Amino acid sequence: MNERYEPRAIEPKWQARWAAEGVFRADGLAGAPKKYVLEMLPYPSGAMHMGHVRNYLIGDVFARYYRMRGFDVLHPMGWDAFGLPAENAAIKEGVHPAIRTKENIEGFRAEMASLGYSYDWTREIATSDPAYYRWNQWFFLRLLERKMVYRRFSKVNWCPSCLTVIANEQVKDGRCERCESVVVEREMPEWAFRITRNSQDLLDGLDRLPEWPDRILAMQRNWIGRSDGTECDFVLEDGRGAVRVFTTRIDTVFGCTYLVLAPEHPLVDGLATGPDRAAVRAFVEKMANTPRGERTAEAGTKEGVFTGAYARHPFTGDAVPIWIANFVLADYGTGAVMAVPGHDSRDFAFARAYRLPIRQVVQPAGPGHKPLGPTDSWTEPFTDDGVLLDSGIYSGLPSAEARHRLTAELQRRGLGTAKVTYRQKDWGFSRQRYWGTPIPIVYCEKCDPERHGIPVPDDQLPVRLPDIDVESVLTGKGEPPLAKVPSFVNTTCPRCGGPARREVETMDTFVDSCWYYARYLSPNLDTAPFDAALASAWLPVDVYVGGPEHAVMHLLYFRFWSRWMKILGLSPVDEPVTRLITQGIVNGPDGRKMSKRWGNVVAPSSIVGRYGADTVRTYVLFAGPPERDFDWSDDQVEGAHRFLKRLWALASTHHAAAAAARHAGPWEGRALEIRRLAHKCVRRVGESIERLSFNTAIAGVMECLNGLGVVETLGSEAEKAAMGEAMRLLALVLTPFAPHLCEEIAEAYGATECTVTQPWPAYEAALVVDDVLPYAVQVNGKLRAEVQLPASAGEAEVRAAAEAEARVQAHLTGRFVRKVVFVPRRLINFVVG
RNA sequence: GGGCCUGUGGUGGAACUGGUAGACACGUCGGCCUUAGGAGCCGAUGCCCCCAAGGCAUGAGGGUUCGAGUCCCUCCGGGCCCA
Repeated sequence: MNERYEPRAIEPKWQARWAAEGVFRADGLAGAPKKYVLEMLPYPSGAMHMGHVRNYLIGDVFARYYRMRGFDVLHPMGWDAFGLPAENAAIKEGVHPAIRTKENIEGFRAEMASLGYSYDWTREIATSDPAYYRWNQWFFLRLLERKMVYRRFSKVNWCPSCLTVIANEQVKDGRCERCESVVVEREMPEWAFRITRNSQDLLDGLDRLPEWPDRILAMQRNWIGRSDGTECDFVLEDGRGAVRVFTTRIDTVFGCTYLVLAPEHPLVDGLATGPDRAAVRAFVEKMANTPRGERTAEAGTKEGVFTGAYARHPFTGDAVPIWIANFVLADYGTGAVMAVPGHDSRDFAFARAYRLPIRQVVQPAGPGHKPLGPTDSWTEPFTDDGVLLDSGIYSGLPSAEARHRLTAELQRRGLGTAKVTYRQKDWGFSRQRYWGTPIPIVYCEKCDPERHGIPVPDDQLPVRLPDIDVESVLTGKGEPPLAKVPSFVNTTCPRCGGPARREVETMDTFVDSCWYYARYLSPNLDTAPFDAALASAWLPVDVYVGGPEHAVMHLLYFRFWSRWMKILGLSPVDEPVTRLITQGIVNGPDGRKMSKRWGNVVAPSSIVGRYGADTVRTYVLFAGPPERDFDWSDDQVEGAHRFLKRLWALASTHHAAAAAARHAGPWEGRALEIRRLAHKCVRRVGESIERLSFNTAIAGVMECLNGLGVVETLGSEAEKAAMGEAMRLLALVLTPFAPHLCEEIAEAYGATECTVTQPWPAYEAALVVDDVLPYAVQVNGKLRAEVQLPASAGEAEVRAAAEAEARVQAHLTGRFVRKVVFVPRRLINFVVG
């Protein structure tokens, strides 16, 4: 064995051998239980960053560990290859997105290989491949048939200079990221998935995901935003209809002193017929040009105008003035609210600003609450539940009961009903972009004069992206790029065969990532998106690793999609992932987010080049628990490298003596100690990996190494054999973390098979239990001494030994022992008076 | 404002179900080896105290307990999400 540890020599060697032997291929173990280990597929940009490295390492440790544990492991990788960055680069540099994407994928794949990830590359997919996106189109058509897709008008960010729709992410401080003009909202037609039809189901499903992080579950709950309330009609004074409001606080209805409609509410125009009409119109106009975020900000000013119209209060019969205001949104609830300034903070602020009356109809419940005094003196509303007052026959009822009774009464009179609403909106997924999946729809003047869109028949899929002249099509201005490609746009109608035009919008890339995990099961299948029989065998994904930034977009969309895959008979599961792990961020050494701007980016390739992949792997996993952020530290990288060098040095020092040594026992003295160290380490590493504590797993190996390092020369055959066994065990248990080094050591110590295909070692139970333990001796809970005693020692024995300690006696003499607490194997505590 | 998470040495972090706080690593200091060393090895390292004895220590304060980093209450700071 070489004296020097040379990662540059050994790492490529093993990477080549793994590839040649196909050791990471799934389906290799007949009859073995399965584990599907998956990491979120990357968007392939110019180079990998440390966040990627960490993400894939977490998955890789599981994949390698479970493989050794005897599972048939599926651990695939692919490319989220469509998307804006490639298209933006094309606009800027004139390189076709397909070319740039291909280059980037090759770069990524090479970097991944250099890190020694255990992927089954025979299943690699790229979402920009027509053989893949064809099935996006297929899913689209299936959902369209089931009325889960529709066309709607919706507000989008419009850049008046670039003449295009831009994504939320491209709006910086209300301005276009590219040209800095002020972005406006514009009504545009778009395609949307009716995901809200599954809102309740998506919410209920969260209860069946015990192995997801609580904060992700909470974020999804918030995002879906179920609220239980009441819809209630306020009949217009002129008798021409009613304003329907949604409220979760119908118990405060007697405190309603005005109504507020969203400026976009359809009734607005008909209501404002009087002298206020001009003011109302001006206000509506102004709001149309104000971004939504600005309008709803809690701290923002509440603005509104009176429409001049009134409605009848459903319980008191009073005339209630109808206002419109910025803080009410058309697409939430009914787009109208009953304002109760005494018990809602926005209504309170608005009432104060416009001198509208404030009425108290709920008082704090329970003893110890004083009356709140006249509302004129209030500085804030009372928004908690309480007991009703000044509410007719409902006075004196607690809020919760009043809500039931009031809702029932409304229902009886045909003026309202209990209603559940969700904050979640339908998912608008069409994009005015080139580099995405074409939406398989054509428009025919003859068959479809209303432009609903005619679906492209399945046998004409995929609708391929056309080849384009990059400079003339990807200008970043004007109509969607595909509209500028006549050969694409002009087609024939699938119904009448006459001339027709194709839909020129493409799909959001979140569609691609909704089902990719199932495509890995049968990546080349051309008769279905994936093989349903394989889905039954492999789904759900057992471990899914990715960033928490996807908590509500991707992770909600793909849960939606998996439900429909089940309905379509493709998959047996409605929840796609059993255990979700969200990894923390790798910050720069300065504690700031790694970014070119701060000049603190640490490139994985540079660290691999200097120290080797095993050092990067060991450091990144040792730096802290997977879920936590950490700051990059060059010193700690050195430390990880030193550890591997020391392990190498130990293996190399004893190689000649220990590699081939054999001994049948008995084991005693130093040989026994060596075996104890190694077997304890095996147990500790396994247990640590199971509970996602990779840093302590590595610490366990370090500790073992420190213990073994004390041994300089091996005397007896037993010692030699024990050391040989120890090296073989360490090489196995460290394999998930530093696989190349471990392969090399294992080979030098006689392994003919790769460590990854060897079974995880079992430890000998007798070697991991200590027969002598340190017992803590406390007096009144304070540590006073420590005694070494047999593990089996009883209270009397421990007590006798403890009392014999001088330091203990000093605290016991002259005092009365009131009680003795004895914890077997741990401590004894004298409670003295 | 509501929800969730979080606060441990000079630093990253250990402490799984309440039971010897600070594993492991970095850094620092001292030593050895070296022509040299930013290599390697050995030792020390929470704070107060000359040492020991002792005392104090897990953001602050209180509580439960023989015993609290861990459980409960109040407060303060940091993060994320929702308003």
